[in-house]
This record gives sequence, structure tokens and C-alpha cells, in this order.
Amino acid sequence: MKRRNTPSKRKILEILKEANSALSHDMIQARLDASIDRATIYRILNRFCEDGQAHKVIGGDGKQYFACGMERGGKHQHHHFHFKCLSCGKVECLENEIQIELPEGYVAEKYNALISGRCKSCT
Amino acid sequence: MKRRNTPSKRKILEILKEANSALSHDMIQARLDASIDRATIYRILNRFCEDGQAHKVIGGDGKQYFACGMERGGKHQHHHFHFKCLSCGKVECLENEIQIELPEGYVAEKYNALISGRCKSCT
DNA sequence: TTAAGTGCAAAATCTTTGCAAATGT
DNA sequence: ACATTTGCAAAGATTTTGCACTTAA
Repeated sequence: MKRRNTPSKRKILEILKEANSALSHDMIQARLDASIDRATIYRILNRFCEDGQAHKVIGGDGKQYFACGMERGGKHQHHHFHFKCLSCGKVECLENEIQIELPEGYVAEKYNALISGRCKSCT
Repeated sequence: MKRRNTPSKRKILEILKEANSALSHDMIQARLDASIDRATIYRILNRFCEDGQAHKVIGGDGKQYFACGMERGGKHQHHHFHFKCLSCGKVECLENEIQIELPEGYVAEKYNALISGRCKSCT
């Protein structure tokens, strides 16, 4: 499946790059001047994740947050923690790598690690 | 707000204790012989979390999973990782404690850490 | 007795899907 | 040309809420 370079994709990738945090669907929609359909936004974001241009974290609220800050060369570099501020709502990627030894016979595939609390600006 | 000891609460707590894994709402409902209303189950589970008798993890699927295995004396002992098997769907509490140094000025409140993959039985 | 808990129905969220029309290559 | 992408509408899935009725203490 060959990917196309559409205006919508460019805009959304731009927004993800400018934000130095992970964004939920509605945060992205809020930053769009012209409106792109909800379904289209989700589809674009999911394609970004498939292609390794972005990654997804599930918030403590069960919502999906997308970020493209920690990918290098189209591949997600390492598995890291995320931090969600309960006050301002910002979701950031932390540098801390997840290092954990799983029990014998367990194989890890995906990581979803999110800590909630107060960020520096909100303390 | 004084809590009461109802049959529904007892049944659900029983189920959580017997399962050596975290259960989602529908998993719990499936294990109930007599049916308890959906809303009631959610309310009971949320009360358990408020009271420290259970804790909640958000799965990579955005669903809520509840467990009461790691609490001692009504208090959640430590923050730990969870593991969800993508094959059999089981969500387990891992012993590994989450130890992470947050950036200056950040305060942690809640932890949600889940690794997905294959468990021992499914490899 | 009376505050807490329950059931039912309905609402609120968030996300995905089907399909026809539009568009990139 | 033709497969990919989009918009619209509708469906799906999960969780919460309002309200009257029931029940534990």
C-alpha cells in the first residue's frame, strides 16, 4: 500500500512536530484552521503509527495521545515513559527508557507507560 | 460516606480475588451467575478503587482492568507494571516496581504502566 | 428510619467503518 | 487510469448519569 502526500497529512504531521507533547484527537482538531473530518484525522494518525512516523499512548483517561518526538529515521527509537499533567492536560514523552525484566517465557511487544501528576509549570 | 456490605459487592470482590489477574468489566460480568447491572458493576469497581481495595489499569485497548492482588491492608503497596497477553487476553500484575526519576519539579500521582505481548502459556 | 446501593434507561465519550466522491501519482 | 484518501453519516464500544425503588445498618 503506497502512501500519498496529501495536505491533511502534512498539516497534522506539522502540528505533531510543533507540539513538544503528545496530542489527543481533539487537541489536534483544535489546532487546525480548516477543518478535517474526525474520521480522517484518526485514519491519518493510525497510518502514522503503522509507518513509524508517530507513536500512540493511552492516557489514564483511556484516550489516545499521539506524538512524533521520539522517532528517528522512521523508527521508534526506544520505549519510554510518558507524563500527563492532571492540571494542564499536557502529555509529554520522558527520556527515561523502560527497562524491565519480564518473567521467564514472557515476550514484550508494545509498551504503554504513563505517569499522571503535576508538571513543573503547574506545581 | 459509610459503605455497606451487599451481596453484589461480595460477589465481585470474590471474583477479583480468585482471578490471579486483572479483569475488565465484561470478564467480571461473564463470571457472574446471577446478573448484576452493568452500571452497578462499574460503580462497585470504582468504589473499590476509591477505598483502596482494588486498583485500575488502562489496557492498550483503552479498557479498564481491575485487580485486587497487590493491595495489602486496604492500601496499594507499590506501583507496578502490568502485562497483557495479546493472545489470551489475560492481564497480570508484575512484581516489578516502577522506579523512575522524574524531571525537576514534576510530581507523580498515578501510575499506569502496561506491557503487551505474549505470556508464558501462549509463547 | 434513612443514607447507601441497585436496576433500568438514556446519555456521553471516544473511535471505527461503509460507501460514494475526490485526489495524488 | 486507478489505487489511495477524504467526507459524511452511521454504527460500535465502553463508561457514566439521572431517577425511582430497594435494602443494609
